[in-house]
Amino acid sequence: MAKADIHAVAKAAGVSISTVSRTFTRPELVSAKTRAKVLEVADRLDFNISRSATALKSGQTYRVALLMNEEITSWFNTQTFAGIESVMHPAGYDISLFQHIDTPETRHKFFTDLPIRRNVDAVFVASFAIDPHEAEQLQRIHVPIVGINTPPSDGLDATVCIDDEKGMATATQYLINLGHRRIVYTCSEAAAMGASIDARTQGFINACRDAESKHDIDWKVLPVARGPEFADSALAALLTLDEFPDAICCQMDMMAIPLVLKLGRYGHITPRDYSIVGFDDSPYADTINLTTMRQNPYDMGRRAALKALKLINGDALDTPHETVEAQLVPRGTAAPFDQEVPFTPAA
Amino acid sequence: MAKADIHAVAKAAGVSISTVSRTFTRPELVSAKTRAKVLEVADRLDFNISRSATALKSGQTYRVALLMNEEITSWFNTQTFAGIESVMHPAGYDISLFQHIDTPETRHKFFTDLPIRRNVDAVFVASFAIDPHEAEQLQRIHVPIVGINTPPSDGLDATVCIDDEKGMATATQYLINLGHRRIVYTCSEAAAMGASIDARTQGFINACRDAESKHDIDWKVLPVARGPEFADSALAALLTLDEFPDAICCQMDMMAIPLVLKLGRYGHITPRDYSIVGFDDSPYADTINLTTMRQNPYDMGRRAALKALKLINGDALDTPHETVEAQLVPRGTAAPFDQEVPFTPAA
DNA sequence: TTGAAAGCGTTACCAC
DNA sequence: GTGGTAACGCTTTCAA
Repeated sequence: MAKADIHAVAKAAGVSISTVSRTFTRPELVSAKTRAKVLEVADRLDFNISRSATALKSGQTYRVALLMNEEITSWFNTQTFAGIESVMHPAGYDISLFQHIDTPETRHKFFTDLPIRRNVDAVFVASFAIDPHEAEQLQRIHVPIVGINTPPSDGLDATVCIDDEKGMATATQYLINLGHRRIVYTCSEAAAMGASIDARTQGFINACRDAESKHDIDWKVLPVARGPEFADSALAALLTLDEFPDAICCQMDMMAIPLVLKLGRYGHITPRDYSIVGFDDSPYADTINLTTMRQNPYDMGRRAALKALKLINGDALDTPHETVEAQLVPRGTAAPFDQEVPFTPAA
Repeated sequence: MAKADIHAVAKAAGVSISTVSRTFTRPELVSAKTRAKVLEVADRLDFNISRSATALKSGQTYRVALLMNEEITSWFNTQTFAGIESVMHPAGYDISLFQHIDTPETRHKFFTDLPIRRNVDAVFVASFAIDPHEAEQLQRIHVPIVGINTPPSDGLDATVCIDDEKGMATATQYLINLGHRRIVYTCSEAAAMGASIDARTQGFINACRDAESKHDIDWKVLPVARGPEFADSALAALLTLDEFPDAICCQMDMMAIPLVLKLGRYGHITPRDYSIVGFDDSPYADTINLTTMRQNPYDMGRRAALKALKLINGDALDTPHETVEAQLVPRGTAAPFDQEVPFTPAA
């Protein structure tokens, strides 16, 4: 049985192709009887409207691009993807994924060489900076660009961002309020392209500087090389400090969780010996009872997608740029700290 | 600047649309000089070949469907997706994702109602059984179906499956060889649709039965309700047994990891007090030093995608059905067990 | 309520 | 090496 096209269905149902088309796209314009007949025939012939033809005719592609740094397999990227998908799929759009757009070269390649221009209805950019000139290329051909956790940057039609800087400042403030004074911030070295996550470092620094007017804070930023071993690198860096800190601020849970688990093997037990807070509230954070800053990339993906849909539809946005805040989730790895009373020899 | 189509480019470059088309699809047929001219104009006009038109003309859709049970956010599904993507994206295909195809209803909806028939070039089915009749619907219109970790079932053009049953039997055998005799298998209740993962239970049972001829094995299957709380349910079930087991076999790492972490809080320390093995080698398994069975869904996705590409291309497969085996990864949570010597009062 | 026909932007065959 | 032209399968005005 060869594939049936709209003509075959029309013929078999004794109607014109116009009627077949309407039966699927605007059924209310077709009489109930005709509609039933057409549907019955279509079902029998395994017929369905061709999306390619519809797309060509309509000028839309029913496809959006999602650009991300690194792999989709990271927690943040997966959640973001799933959030976008949850809105775009029901709306009839597929997501064309472009991973590892994390160097100026790959990014440039995307914006110029790849057959994207005119071939997606919108572009999502997750977690990295974009060049205003590149944004302009898309705008010239009326392709909306929406950013998710993008650094402040020109040329995006809409953005949904978490306030990384403020979030990390909150986490740091929390540790200071608990009485911690010797605090280390562990993080991966900053990415080449201004990933939004690097703003967290500044949040930590700000909070420490602010507190210095009131307390004697001993703080330190401990960057380690990016890569699969970053948690072990941080572990090593911590264990080779002159003095082990009484609190650790982690750039992300994926750093904090291994640290909690492995520091225990070296005799550093949280919250008994030190406090630690993460950032993300990603898988297993609750299992190990990690105090952390929660963000919800799934929801950010949803919001971004809703904006994209409006933009595709030509509607204006009431709030093109949204900022959401990370929430402190107090759990068991951060506890009040009794400041050591320096030993005073008998007077 | 209005969107330029192929005619605009042809005109501006002083050539015919045929030449413009060839410049992009078969550049070797166009003289270097003409080609350069066309490309220059195309770039200036932001022109690119329309995928929709190409798709319509070619009869292909450059789109494949991926059906999965549950959410893409699970480790297995994300890895599978990423593996398929790593092959299909460079080949010019987008993935249209259908999640939660895990009840007969949603599955039926997919195969009949949704505008899929004739709108994808191939279908991937991950981790659940499919009805031969439904498979036949696709085959009738020449859409290849490729299964990943699908239970043995008719009608799939190709499959890449892990041997779940054998894998879990291996894990169980390992525990028995270590000297464990009181073994519990923790798992989620079987899915309605015959998820491939349920075969693992049988592997456990087989290994125990086999060993009974040689040893006095006290084994038990402990199913708990599916859902987000399944790990805690398993924990509760374990803690309320008459006697705590000396070994635990887990259906998956996502069950094993919380168990290792939380059982410790109740005084059951591995490997001191009991052994435990997981299945998957998913994130943090290495961090907590979990002995587990490794599978590689990313690679299975890749293999499945390679097969799909061949099938789309009309080529026959040398090995349509592949089975891979899970590898035992011995780490720190399973250790030799000294069988308790029953206490004998002084004679 | 239905049908006829134009056209969406390509590709590929056939001339030249 | 290049150009003209007929499809590909649909949507949508316009008429009936």
